[in-house]
Amino acid sequence: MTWHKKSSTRPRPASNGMNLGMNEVRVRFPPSPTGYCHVGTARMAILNYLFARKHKGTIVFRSEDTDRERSKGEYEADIIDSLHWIGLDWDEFYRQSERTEIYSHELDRLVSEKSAYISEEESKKEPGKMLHVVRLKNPGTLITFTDLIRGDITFDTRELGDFVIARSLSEALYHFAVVVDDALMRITHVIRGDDHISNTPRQILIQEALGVERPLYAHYPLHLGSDRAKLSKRTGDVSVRSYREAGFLPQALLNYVATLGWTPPSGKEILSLGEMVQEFDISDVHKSGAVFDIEKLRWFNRQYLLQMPREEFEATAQVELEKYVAARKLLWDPEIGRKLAPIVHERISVWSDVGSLVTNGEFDYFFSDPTLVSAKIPEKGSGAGEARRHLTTLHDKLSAAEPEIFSLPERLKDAVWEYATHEGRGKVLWPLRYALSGKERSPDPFVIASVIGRDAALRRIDAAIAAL
RNA sequence: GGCGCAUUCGUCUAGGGGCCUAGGACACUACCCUCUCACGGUAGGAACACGGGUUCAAAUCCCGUAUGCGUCACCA
Repeated sequence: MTWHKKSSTRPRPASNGMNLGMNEVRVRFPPSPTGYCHVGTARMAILNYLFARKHKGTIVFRSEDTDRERSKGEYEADIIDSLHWIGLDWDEFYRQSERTEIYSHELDRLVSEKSAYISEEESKKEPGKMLHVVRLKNPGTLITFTDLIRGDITFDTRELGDFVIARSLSEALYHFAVVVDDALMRITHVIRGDDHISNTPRQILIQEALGVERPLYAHYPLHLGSDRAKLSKRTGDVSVRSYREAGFLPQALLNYVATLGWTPPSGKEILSLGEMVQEFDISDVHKSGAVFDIEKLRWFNRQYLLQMPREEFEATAQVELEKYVAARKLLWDPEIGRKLAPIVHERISVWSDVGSLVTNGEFDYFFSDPTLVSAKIPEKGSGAGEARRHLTTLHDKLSAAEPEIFSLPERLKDAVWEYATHEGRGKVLWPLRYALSGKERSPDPFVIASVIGRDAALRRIDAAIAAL
């Protein structure tokens, strides 16, 4: 085992799977399908994934659907799909609803061994209805477990009393099902959010009653909403699918969520899944919760967008542009759309930004001639006469030049740059750019002209001259 | 309230007794590039929760206080 830092004072709990000797590392993804896959679910899966793959271990996906009323197949499918989308996979799959006989069998055993008992009580949910719940006989001991992230944690289990482990002999509750499954599936490391810390002594008590081995625990802090409270539907516990629909890249979401609360030893920010696996050490996971910052996610996403192969970017940009341009009732032109890719490239962080851009009318002039306000044609501090003179000259120069110069912004620039520099670039270029775009802010006129082509460019310059 | 966990720039963090005048990233601001916008480049503001110890020396070790969060189900 190698520490990448050394210290004699700070306790560094064993974090390396090798400590288990010959034992294979086995971890689990235990989502309960009571809602769509949210960022917290993804984080749970990522941390378990990194640890397992780092130690060449096995990952068990276990759908914890013991709550029949709240669990839905649709949610389970979404969780599986979302996790695959960000690049994760697993080796074994189980569904707790298909394992009820196993739990019943173990429940029977505990009752016959007298470490649990059946208690007839009135239902809390349905007053008047009598239930035969199963309660664990709590020996009331002090329990200390070692957490791979936070060190030793001690609880006095007397506070727990004889807690309920099953609603009836045939309906095991969460804690019981989890402990039975973890044992049967030979889970070696339980890596989960720290909202489970206080559940741990309860589960250890069940393990001891069952006579099974205790896995190693690692409780990482939950990430927080901007109010620093645990994420809920209210405070932005956003589903992975909503990020996907907003046009975030899976690698970006994966990278951001993984490094939210974990810093790799190299200090690198942009890492692939493979690099993260290599660098991962569970004890480097932070002990305090981090606030999820959408702005930083956007930055990560932009980095991945920038890395994307040109053809791939262009193809997706096409689809996005067409979608919004059509919605704006503008005439879609694939040729123009293709030329727009570089402009889109330097202006967006997320695909949905294309939507904002187009919807705000930022790109209208690429698809239809702008409506000009004559007072805005001349540069500020310059007059209509001067603007007309420059536009006329530019029109002459551009129409006289070879038509091919319209295929490249640089060539258009070459054609008029000397003139513009001599006359004052603002005085010449502002009217040109405004004539082409009808906007006070836009890409430079050479880029616009090369996108819309010779005919449209000359036509718009004429229109501006006429409007003056 | 009991129990548990945590606390470094607005946010994510580096830090493991002298290397800290506390480093980086996001965001922000200014400047440069530039007709405008965007991109890019450079610079800047911005933090060790508080109080006691220990030590020649504390962001770092100890104790206390405060604050925040979690959890106390016949949910998971």
